[in-house]
Amino acid sequence: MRDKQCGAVSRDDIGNTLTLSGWVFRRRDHGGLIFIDLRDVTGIVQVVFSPEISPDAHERAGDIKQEFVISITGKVRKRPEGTENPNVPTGEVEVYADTFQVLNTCKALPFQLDEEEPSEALRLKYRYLDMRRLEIQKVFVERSKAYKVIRDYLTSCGFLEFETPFLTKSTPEGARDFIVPSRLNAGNFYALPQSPQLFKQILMIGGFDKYFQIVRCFRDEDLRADRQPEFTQVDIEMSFVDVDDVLSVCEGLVSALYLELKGEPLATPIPRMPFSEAMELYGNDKPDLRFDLPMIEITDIFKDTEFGVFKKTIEDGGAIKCLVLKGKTLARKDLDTSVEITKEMGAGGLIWIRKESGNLKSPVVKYLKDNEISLMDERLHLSDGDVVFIMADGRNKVNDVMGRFRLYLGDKYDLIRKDQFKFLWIVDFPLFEYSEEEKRYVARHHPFTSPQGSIKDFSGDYGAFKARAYDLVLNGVEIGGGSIRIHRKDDQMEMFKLLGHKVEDAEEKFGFLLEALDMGAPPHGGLAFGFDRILMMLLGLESIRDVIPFPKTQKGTCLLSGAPSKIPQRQLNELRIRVTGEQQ
RNA sequence: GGGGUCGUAGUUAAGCCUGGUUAUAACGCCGGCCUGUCACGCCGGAGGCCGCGAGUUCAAUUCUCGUCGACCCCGCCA
Repeated sequence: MRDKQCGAVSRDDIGNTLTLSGWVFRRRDHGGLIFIDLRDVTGIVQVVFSPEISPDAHERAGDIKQEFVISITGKVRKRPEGTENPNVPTGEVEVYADTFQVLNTCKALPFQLDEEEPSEALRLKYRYLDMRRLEIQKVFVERSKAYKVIRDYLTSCGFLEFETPFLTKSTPEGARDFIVPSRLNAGNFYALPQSPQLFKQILMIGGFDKYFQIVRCFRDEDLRADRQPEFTQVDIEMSFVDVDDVLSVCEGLVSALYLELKGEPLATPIPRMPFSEAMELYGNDKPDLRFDLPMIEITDIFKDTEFGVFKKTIEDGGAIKCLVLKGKTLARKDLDTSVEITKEMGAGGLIWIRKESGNLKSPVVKYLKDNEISLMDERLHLSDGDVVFIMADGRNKVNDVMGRFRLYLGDKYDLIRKDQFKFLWIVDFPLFEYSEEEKRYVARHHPFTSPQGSIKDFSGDYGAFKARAYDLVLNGVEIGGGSIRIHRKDDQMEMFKLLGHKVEDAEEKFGFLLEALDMGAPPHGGLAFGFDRILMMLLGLESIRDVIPFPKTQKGTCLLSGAPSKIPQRQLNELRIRVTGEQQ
C-alpha cells in the first residue's frame, strides 16, 4: 500500500516511482495544477497533479477534499528552481501523481486541524481528529520514547518487569477506591489498585530483588489539572537497600529520561532538602526552586515589641516571617491587592513595608521601634524599592499562606525562570500526620513506611517521628515518592497499633502481607513516579490531559466514549445490585 | 461540598459593562475562475433557539436568578 512513509521521502528518491499513502492535509487547486500535502505521522510531502502527467488523475483530483485517505503512485522529482520549501523537511522534492486511489473519504470536519485550538471539550469528543494534529502527535511520539528509555534503563540495571492484579482488594487509608462488583461472589467487591504497593512488596519477599512496572493506578478523587482518576506510574521496588540506594537508581532513571526528552544531560546529584526546611522556607513540601524568594523568619527581632499584632503572635507561640520582593516597582494598588489575596488564602492580615530613599515606609512603621526597623533593614539587606511582606500568625498558618503567596508573587512578577528544570528530593518526612477528619494520626506516606531508627524507640511524640520516605519534586510539582518499607511483622504490627488499628482489623485487611513479612522478608524499599506528570513537565505542557491519549473531564467523564453510563437491568441483576437514590 | 472563569454560525473570536432597526469578522463549507502554490489567490453564496429555563422590562445575546456543560482553584488526592 506504500513504499515508504511521507516524511521519509527525500532527494535520494528523485527519479524513482513511489506509492505513498496518507491523509490529504492541505490542497491548493490552481485549476490547471493541483497541489496536495500528503500527511502521515512522519510528516508531509507535496503531491502534484498535472494534466501533462496524467489528465485522468488531474481531473479526478479536483474532487479530493481535506482528510481524505488516499494512495498515490508517481515519480519523485526535484522541485523546479525557486519553488523549494525550506520550511518542510521534504521541501526539496515533490511527487507527480500518475494514478491515485481514494481509500476513504472524509465529511466536513467539526474543526480545522491546522488552526487555532478548538475548545478542549470538542478536542476530546473528536480525539481521533485532534490526534492528527502535528503537535499532538509529537507528544505521543515522545511518550512512546519515554516508555522505551525507562524499560531500557531499568532492565539494564537488572530490574525485572512484572504485572500485578487490577482486580484486587480495597485498602484502608489513602484515596477513595474505584470498586468493581464480583458476579461470582455476589455482594463482594474488588477494588482497582491505587498503586501496586502490596504486590510489589510481596514480589520482594518472593525473592525477585528488583521489580518495576509501568502501571495504571486508579484513585476516585476529584480531578485537577495534574490529576486524573486513572494515571500511569513507573513503579519500582528493590531489596537490600536503604534510602541512598533507591535515590541513586532513581536519579539514573530521571537522568536518562531527561536526556532523551530534553536532549541534554541532567546535573546530578539532585539536591536534597529536609521536609522541615522546605516547610520553613517555602511553606510546602514541593517547593518550586525556579525562583528564590524564601521566607525569612524575623520573630526574634520583635521579642520585646510594643506592636500589638506581633506581641500577641509571639505570646501565642506563633511566628513572624517575611518575603522580600526585590527589584520590582509596586504601586499602592498592588500592595492592597496583595493584602486581599492573602486574606483570601486565609491570612489574618498582611503587613507591607517599602524602602524609599533609605527609609522604611509603611502604615505600621510608627508602631515599631527604631532598633527593630534597623535590625530588619540589616538582616533583609534592603535596597530602595524593595518591598517586605510580613505575616504574623501560628507557624503552620504562616508557612502555608506565605508559601502560597510566594507562588502568587512568583507568577505575578515573572520571577519564575520558565526554561529551567529544578529537580529536588524532599527527605526526612514525618512518619505521621494528624487527620482533622479522622481525629487521629495517620501515616503521612502509607502505613508500610519504615521510620528512621526503630519503631520500638517511638517516644510518643507523633509529630517528631521521622520516616525513611522521600519525594521527587520538579518545578513545584511532586513527580514521585517512595519509602523504605517495614520488613518485619512485629514492626508492622506495632505500626498498625500506633495508627490505632485493631489487631483483628490489621489481620483482616493485610493478613497476607503480615504473614509474608513473617517468612523471611528482606529489607526493601522503592518509589513510584507519576509518569504522566513527568511527561507533562518535561514537555512543558499545562495539563496532564495533554499527555494522556484519552483523558477524562473534570467530572470524570470520557467525552469520546460517553463513559460512565447506565447499564441494563439484566447486568445489575446478575451482580445483585440495586441502584438507590439515583439522580436523573 | 465550596469559590471562580467561560458558553454567540461547523470552528475561533468580537458585540454584552451602558437593553432598542438586518448580531460582526476570520477560517471552514457550497458554486465559479485560476499551471508553481505551500496558511495559494480572486469573485459570489449559504449558514445563528446568542447553551437551556425562569424573572425584570414596552423590549433581553446584553441585566438578575436557576440549571447544564467545559475549565481553574479550595476541600479531597497515604
